[in-house]
Amino acid sequence: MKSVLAAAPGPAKKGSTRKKGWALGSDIGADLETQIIEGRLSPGAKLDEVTIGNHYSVSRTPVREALRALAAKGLVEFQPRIGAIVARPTVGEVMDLFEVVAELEGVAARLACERMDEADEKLIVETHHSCIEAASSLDPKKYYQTNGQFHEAIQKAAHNQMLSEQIEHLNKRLSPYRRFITFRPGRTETALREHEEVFSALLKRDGAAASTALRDHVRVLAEDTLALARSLKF
Amino acid sequence: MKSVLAAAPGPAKKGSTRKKGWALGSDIGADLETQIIEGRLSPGAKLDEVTIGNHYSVSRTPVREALRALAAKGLVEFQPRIGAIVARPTVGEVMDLFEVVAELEGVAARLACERMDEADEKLIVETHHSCIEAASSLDPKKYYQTNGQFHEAIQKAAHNQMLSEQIEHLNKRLSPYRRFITFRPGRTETALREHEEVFSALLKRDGAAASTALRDHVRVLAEDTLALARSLKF
DNA sequence: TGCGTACGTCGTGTATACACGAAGCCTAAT
DNA sequence: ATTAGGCTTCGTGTATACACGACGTACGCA
Repeated sequence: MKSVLAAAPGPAKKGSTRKKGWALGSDIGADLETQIIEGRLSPGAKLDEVTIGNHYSVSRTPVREALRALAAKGLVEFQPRIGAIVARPTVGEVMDLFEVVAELEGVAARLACERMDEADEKLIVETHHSCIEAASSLDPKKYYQTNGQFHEAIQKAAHNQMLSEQIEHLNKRLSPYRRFITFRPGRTETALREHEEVFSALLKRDGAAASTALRDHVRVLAEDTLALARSLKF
Repeated sequence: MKSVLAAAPGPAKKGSTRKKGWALGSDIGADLETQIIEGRLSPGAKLDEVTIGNHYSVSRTPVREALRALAAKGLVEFQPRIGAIVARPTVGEVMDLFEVVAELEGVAARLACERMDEADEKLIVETHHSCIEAASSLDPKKYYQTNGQFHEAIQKAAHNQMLSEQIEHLNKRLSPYRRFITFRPGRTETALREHEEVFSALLKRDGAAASTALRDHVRVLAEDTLALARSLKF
């Protein structure tokens, strides 16, 4: 009955081939998030609701909800009367974020020493070796990825889901800046030495040493990244 | 001209006394957040969009956006075909969250030892004394509040805005469970002794001791809270 | 009387319509 | 020619309308 009276400007018709259509907002949010993380949307980039909606063949509503969710996560900022832009934290905020990540990764290393089982250790060993391989391949992109797997393996070994989520979340906010470092020559060798230190401490179950080593490893990364970003942009 | 042609089912008319109406979603989100934190909305409580909209004399749209934002923050969960409910993490998740908070507060204590200036130290001393006073007043509510101020003072002294935000955010997610502990008799005395330990380590600028003491303080709180919650609900 | 099916109601997901502020541009006046 | 003022256009914030799945209830049939 209801669906027959037509005449009214019925929605969900020009959308052409809509199939499931039940979590559009989430999908769009995830895709936008990926684009921000991968650097295709730079900090400060304007996120026009209509443009994005057209791109996904969706109306503004789900786009707005996706943007709100990203804003709550800190990846997007809303400026009154302007709209949404990709979050552009200050240098100080980026430094603070890096520091928190470094501390959290240090915590993960310490907890991993206490809690990791054989499977965790196996994964850590494997990813560490993958890092060495990737470093020798001289493919920055590959090393960037493998490096992430090593860090993830440690977080997994800490057996604290919330800790992993927090680290992942903060890393997402930092990824636009972190990517700079991929291009820094000589960085890989230093990183690998630091990895080695973390690695041996983990195998020895020396929580304090592993924590300090991993924390400092991330700190160094942060300093290099910020120095590089400064030299490029200011 | 435009505003005169009426006839069309113009919006913003039945809303009666709307004045500014430009950030409704944020306001609603903040208010809902407060209600969740203060325990007026318990975990699992259903958040009906229309009901909430009526309560604030607003349509569903800003309510939806507010709920999406809260969901991204982890305070609200969306269940397909059911709608939004106040987040109800598992016991394991709550334990993990507590652990992360404990670690972060420990980090804050260590950083505070390195970075606090006179004003920070003054605030720490003042809030510590307020805690002692509040404890002797035997007013749990008052102690709960003063205790929070002491912890905040330490975070402030760490001079890392992002660290403070993370701790605050996680504490919001934990607040429904944290409130249990207010009613536990004898808890205050123990907490005060632990505070004393943190306090003296801070004054001595002993980062390691302050970090451990504060971390363990939060850990004990977590254990007590979980034990109490379990005894009440299971 | 018990069970199955169908219909009605409810609530969310999405689309569209309108209001309101802001910025840019054009015109006119000094 | 330059500047000031108004108008047009653009884009966001909010409200409303429609679509669609789920749950509950009632009626009919065995």
